[in-house]
Amino acid sequence: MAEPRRRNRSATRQRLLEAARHRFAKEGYEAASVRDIAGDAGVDAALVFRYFGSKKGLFEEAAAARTPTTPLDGPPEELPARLLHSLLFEDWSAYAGEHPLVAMLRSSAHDEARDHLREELCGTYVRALERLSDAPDAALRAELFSAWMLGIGVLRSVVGTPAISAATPQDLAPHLAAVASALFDRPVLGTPPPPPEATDHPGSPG
Amino acid sequence: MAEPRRRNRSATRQRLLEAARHRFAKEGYEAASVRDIAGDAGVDAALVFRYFGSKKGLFEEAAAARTPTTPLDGPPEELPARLLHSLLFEDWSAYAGEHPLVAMLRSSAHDEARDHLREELCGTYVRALERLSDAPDAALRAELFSAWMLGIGVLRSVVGTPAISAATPQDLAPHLAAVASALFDRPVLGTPPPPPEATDHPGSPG
DNA sequence: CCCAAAAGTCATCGGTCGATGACTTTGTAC
DNA sequence: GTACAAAGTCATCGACCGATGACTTTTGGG
Repeated sequence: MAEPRRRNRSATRQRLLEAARHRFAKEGYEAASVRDIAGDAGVDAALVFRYFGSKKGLFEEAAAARTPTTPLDGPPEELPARLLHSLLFEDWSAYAGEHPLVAMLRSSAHDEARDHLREELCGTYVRALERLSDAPDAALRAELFSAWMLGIGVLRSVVGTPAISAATPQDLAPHLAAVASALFDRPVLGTPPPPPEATDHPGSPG
Repeated sequence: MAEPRRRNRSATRQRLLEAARHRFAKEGYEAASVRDIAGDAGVDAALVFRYFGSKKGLFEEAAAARTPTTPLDGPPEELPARLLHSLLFEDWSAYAGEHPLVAMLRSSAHDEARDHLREELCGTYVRALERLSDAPDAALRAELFSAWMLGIGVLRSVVGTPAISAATPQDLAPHLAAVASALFDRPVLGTPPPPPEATDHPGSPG
């Protein structure tokens, strides 16, 4: 009933946004052309301007798609492990294989991208992490840990340094615990959380 | 004798390289145009192709200019502080105000830039840092610390998060010592080294 | 069936890009 | 002082960019 429609405004919009996320993440804002993005989506480039007004508008809407913030929930002593695990080992194939924050660095000459990066980092990561410390410089500690996570993501998926690229969650866990405990001056777990992949039959009414 | 020459090939080459470092650092490889770079250097854009063959050749030669590696020398327990201090508080005005490694992330969609980043990070930073640990995963520890430094640089000069942007060397010192000591499993100093800015009249040898 | 609106395409504009080669200016050796 | 080579400029090319508006195709209601 709803399937024989081949012309579908919202579906085409979504395909354009998806293609834009890929291209912007892989090539950066300047190098990604509207024609290429529209080609990936299988439509004409003129539709980009009809739907998003300009290339900039397309970028903003593509970047505005929030990254899931589920790793924020859970016990505080697991939060650093949760965040790092999400950044490194979640499936970010929709963003050319990199976490959006890492991919966005390629467009960091673009003001919109910088603002988006800062808002996402400060509003989400730092805000959650700074609760781990009671020290007066809790915000600095939270930013320092965010910097570490972002740096690990960069070295892993952008620069491709050998040890971090090959590291498994188990390899990182002890160092994560040590660094986070030192930075927040309290015990922090390093084991990555496996909550989404629950067992098939928990046996209880969850 | 050698000064009344106003047309000077090597001097013009250097001016072009300097302008290129600025533009590539600030705008990224794609967004920086040969015409703008040549304009900054005060010459015609055609000289870029005469001297460097192509825009890519200009980028490679501009990026190949080594960043000074003096912070590598000194006692090992000071090495992390030395590196971080150099990355954050040295005068990088020749690279648009950012450490070359941080600025190069803007061009990270370019293969040459990625290779250069990896070589510089692994060949210089990781190689020096991994001597701080005797553990079998010393390389991973060194990469993790390099990731932290790079991330701090990114948050400070690219993203501009408030706490790290406002932090002084003294603010960072205790956290640097804590994190480095935890990561390398040995005491590491957090105080930044002030060797280059010696007092005006030391008055005593050594 | 017909038609209007929506969805998508096409041709094209002005501008800029990297790159090339002919041309002009400058310094210098004879 | 003149000729020659180096240093630098200028005009221009083809390609691609973002963007626009007229055009064509599809969809769905009467």
